[in-house]
Amino acid sequence: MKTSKERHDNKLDRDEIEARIRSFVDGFRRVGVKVTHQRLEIFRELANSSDHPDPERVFRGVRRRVPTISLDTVYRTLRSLVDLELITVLGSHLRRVRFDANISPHHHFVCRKCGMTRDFYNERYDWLKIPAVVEALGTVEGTHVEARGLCARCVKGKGRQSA
Amino acid sequence: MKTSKERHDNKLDRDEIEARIRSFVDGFRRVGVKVTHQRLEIFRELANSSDHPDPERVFRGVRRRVPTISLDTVYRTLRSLVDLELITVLGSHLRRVRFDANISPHHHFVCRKCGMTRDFYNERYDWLKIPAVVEALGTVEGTHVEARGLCARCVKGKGRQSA
DNA sequence: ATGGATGCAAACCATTTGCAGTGTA
DNA sequence: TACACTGCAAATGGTTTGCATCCAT
Repeated sequence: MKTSKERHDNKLDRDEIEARIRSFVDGFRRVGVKVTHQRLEIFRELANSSDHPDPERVFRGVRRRVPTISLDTVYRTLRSLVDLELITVLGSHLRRVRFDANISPHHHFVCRKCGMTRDFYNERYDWLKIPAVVEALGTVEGTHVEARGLCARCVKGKGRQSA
Repeated sequence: MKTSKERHDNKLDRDEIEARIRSFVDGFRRVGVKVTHQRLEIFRELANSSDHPDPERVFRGVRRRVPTISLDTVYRTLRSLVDLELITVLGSHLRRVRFDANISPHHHFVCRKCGMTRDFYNERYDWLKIPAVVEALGTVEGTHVEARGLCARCVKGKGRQSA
């Protein structure tokens, strides 16, 4: 595992990627899921990318090496990988869009299971200090903290999907 | 404007809501958009809710007072409200799902225009202190910081939608 | 060999759009 | 009155699913 400093430049070295691929094979074997050529290449594609591709992009990338791959397999594999917690989904991507009429700066507690979202306030979190490297990427206009966890209902096992 | 402390309990008082409705009417009038009965009720429904409803829920709520309202009008109005920056969309809700093969705790810089997302690291942000009130809502498993702004391409006006 | 994985095509479902009628400014 | 807004219904587009075939174990 690398330290924060070493990872800063977003460059992924071969060792790191090979380690990820090993944990992928282990993870799949452990739950008795077959390690197919397609799945391996889909995961490799993702492990190699430091940006955050959507299924279509993963599909196009993998197709260069596995021309017969189908988009559905990409979708299915990505979903399995999320279920196995080998990758994550970017942002709180719930089924439907949800809106926030609260314009003043605030932060969110989000339940990772049902999506329940509640506001909280802490002015010190509205403008957190961001590493200098990020300033090369663009202009930061503010920061938002997301506290992730499980809501009381879901802790009790009563929560439904995407509430 | 209330202080953080006063807002903590998520209860919205009448004054706050009326202030929001005034800014809604002003905002619409300012850009020469008509203030219709439907639009006012849609905004009122949202301003009254401290959770974060999806279009369907807003629709069902408004329908109790405006039985002839259509779901499309709700969608259209919500979009106008976002464009006028009178409300916001919850989470980075992009067109397609996007994945992250990086399992180690990290944070994101997100361009609010094109959706470009890059990782950054700061171990102090992995477990930020969360107000005690939140602990009543559920179990916090960690924190994630999102630095929001404009990427270099979009600052130059070269960015496309949802890249 | 055999049951899960794949590829294809059709289904799904949240969201968007075209159009004719309606109401605000 | 004029033109934007609304409601309806049909289109869109990302994602999911049913099914016959294929391949990792």
